[in-house]
Amino acid sequence: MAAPPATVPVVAVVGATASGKTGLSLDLAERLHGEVVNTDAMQVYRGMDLGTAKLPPSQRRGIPHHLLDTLTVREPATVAEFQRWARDVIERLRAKGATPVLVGGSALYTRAILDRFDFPGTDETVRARWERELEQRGAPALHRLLAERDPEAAAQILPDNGRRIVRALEVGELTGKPFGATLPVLEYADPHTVQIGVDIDRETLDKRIAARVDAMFTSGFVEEVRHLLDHGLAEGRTAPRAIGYREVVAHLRGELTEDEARERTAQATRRFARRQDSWFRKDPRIVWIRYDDPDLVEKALAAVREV
RNA sequence: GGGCAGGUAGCUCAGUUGGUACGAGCGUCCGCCUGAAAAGUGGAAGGUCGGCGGUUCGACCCCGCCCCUGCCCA
Repeated sequence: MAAPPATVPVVAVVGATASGKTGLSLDLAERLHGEVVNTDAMQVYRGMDLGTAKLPPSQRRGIPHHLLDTLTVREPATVAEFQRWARDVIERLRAKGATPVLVGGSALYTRAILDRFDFPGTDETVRARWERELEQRGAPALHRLLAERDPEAAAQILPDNGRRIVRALEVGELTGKPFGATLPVLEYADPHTVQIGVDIDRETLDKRIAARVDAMFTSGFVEEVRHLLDHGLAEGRTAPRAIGYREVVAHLRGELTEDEARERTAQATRRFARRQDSWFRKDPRIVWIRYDDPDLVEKALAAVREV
């Protein structure tokens, strides 16, 4: 009988954008004989490099990186699909004895991969119909309808949140069951899982974000966006919503100056970082280590050994 | 030196014939979140209304002086 796959842990590095996750993930992968698995919702897009702070191949220290550049900007990204890809990669890596080191700031993606987390399915036609309804009747009207069909979901979802209302109605129609509209409990799909959180104070983080955004713009970010527009960025559903990209697209359309685009990008990134932080802080399983802790890597390795 | 405009929430600005600031957007803070999640969404905190003095029962709103900012004239 083969050794149980549980002997190879699943390691995830989480935290706010620009906190230093990437560096830690490389160190951990090296020390654990592992490979990196991206869990960032936007780094899956081919060509979205500077704006997503994607690590260039030359800086990957020869460590294989998975789930980068899997989609073109025209294609929609979805959590459920990503969950399948990631779990598949993780399984393959563990089967060959390599430690999967997940890195990324997309909290929902990370949870969908690590936790017991099932998605009830989707249907393009049904979804499109509800989205039309939303547009024509408005969110509060649909919320009243949801209240009749699925009172529990309606109680969880605020009347102005059209997106969630549509999804709840879609799921109800598809499954005939209540949607619930609450997140599953925090429970790892595999107990040999550890999450390392890179802890950083807001003031420092904001400075790093400003520096990163400035660097993005001086190294050709606007050109990257211009090029992606030629490849259908504007027609995509998810890619054009990425922070930075939407601002630069507005700039290229003449709606913003480049300075405004840069300032708004930094602003949106800060806000995003705050949202990430509130997601991750709620997960008591995460082992937090200061970004500037001289023993960051050793402490992270110690946490890995404990699982 | 003179004239004009303006100084109201962290920022940009509304607003009241004198009666407790109705503020708004953005930001900040806190929260929600199951197939768009770098998305979507709710709430809260924040103001000696430039300073001093005067008029008035009562001034952020009227009067005087002063300070600051911008523009114009000299």
